[in-house]
Amino acid sequence: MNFKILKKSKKSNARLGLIETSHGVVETPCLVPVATQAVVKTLDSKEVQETNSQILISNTFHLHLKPSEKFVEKAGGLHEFMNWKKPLMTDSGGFQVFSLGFGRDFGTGKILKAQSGQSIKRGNNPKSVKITEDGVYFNSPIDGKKLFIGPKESIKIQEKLGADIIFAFDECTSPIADYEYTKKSLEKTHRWAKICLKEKKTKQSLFGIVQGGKFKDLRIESAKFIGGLNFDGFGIGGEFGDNKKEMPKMLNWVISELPEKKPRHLLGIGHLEDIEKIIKAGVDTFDCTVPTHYARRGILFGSEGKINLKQSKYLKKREPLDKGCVCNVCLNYRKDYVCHLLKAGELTALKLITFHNLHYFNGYVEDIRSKIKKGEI
RNA sequence: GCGGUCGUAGUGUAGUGGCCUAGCACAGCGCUCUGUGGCAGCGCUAGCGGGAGUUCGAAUCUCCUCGAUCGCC
Repeated sequence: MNFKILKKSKKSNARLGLIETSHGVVETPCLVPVATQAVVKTLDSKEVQETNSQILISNTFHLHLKPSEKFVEKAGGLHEFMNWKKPLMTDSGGFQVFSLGFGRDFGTGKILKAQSGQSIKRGNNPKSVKITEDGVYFNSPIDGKKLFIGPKESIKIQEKLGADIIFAFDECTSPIADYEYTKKSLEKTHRWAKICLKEKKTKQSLFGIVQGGKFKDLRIESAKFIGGLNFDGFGIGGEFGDNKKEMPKMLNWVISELPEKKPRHLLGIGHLEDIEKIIKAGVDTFDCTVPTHYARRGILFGSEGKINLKQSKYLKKREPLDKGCVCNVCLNYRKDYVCHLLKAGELTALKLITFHNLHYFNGYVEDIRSKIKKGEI
């Protein structure tokens, strides 16, 4: 992988760039659609390409469970396996330490919206996940069998999967973890980062992950430490404070400590209203489930904002899903029809909305790229 | 015409005298989803066919009535 910076904004930390891989070039800033199980749910690879997506991210944990990396390797790697010939990333499985652990125990996401009053202290372990110095024991969500993934295991799996960009194995901490817990966790993530670097034998690009939760000194410490290692790029992970207003601030702490010439990926963030802010903070790529996940709930993003197409009022609207949109779905299908499909439980509805949402998000980011080019952002 | 069975929210049902200010499922309406659980979670709306009685107390027992359904003539 090679990262070229084409332009740096004078108005913000935003920048235009190119990530060149052996599977093609990614223009940044760029949204990375999520293909957890080697598929963008509801779409085939050709359709994903028609949404103008440039790069996808799959998940090590899920693919390890099903079908297991050995089948993917036999197929010739993920690109061949899923017939996606453009660039690919794989997430390390570190996020599952959180999502299957404390995230599940406390029913909380990465962004804390309501104070629960609970906090996670040093030495605590989540109920269904056990975190040790060498890695993490999981109960398989499939058959309950005990599984173990640590930094070495994650890298080995990711090498077999064969994505262009792979991530270091980390612990994503919960927003209700206290300072002591977060600090200890961070130190472990740092030790794991070095193991990942040492373990990797392929030519794949490896990104380290900055953690540190909502704590400024830990974030800076982590960015300095991870930024000082020989990674090809950097992921910024974890939770983002008690509310979203904190996010740009946290990004500023971190990004000012990271080497300028390497790409920065923000993990798991990308609601429409966040995108411009994170790009202005200096993020080059970011993955997010919002366009695809919300689509499967009937939520369409477009020029009217966020609308729920399952509402009966749309049965009366004989108009494109999003007026003015030129995607294949909007040119061919109307709101009344998709509303009907949703109410009838027809899968095609989910596919049509997923396609449009991805097309819309990609167009939204493309707009921002051209604004950076023109010096407007 | 005679006899039986049955009538609980929009639909399908639980409930056989006090635990029913009537439970559940789907539909309707609303909200929530940020390194994804492929159709989720949470909340709201809405009902004992009608009437009279028995009883401290009735969706539940009795009678009348209306309606549905089956059998017989």
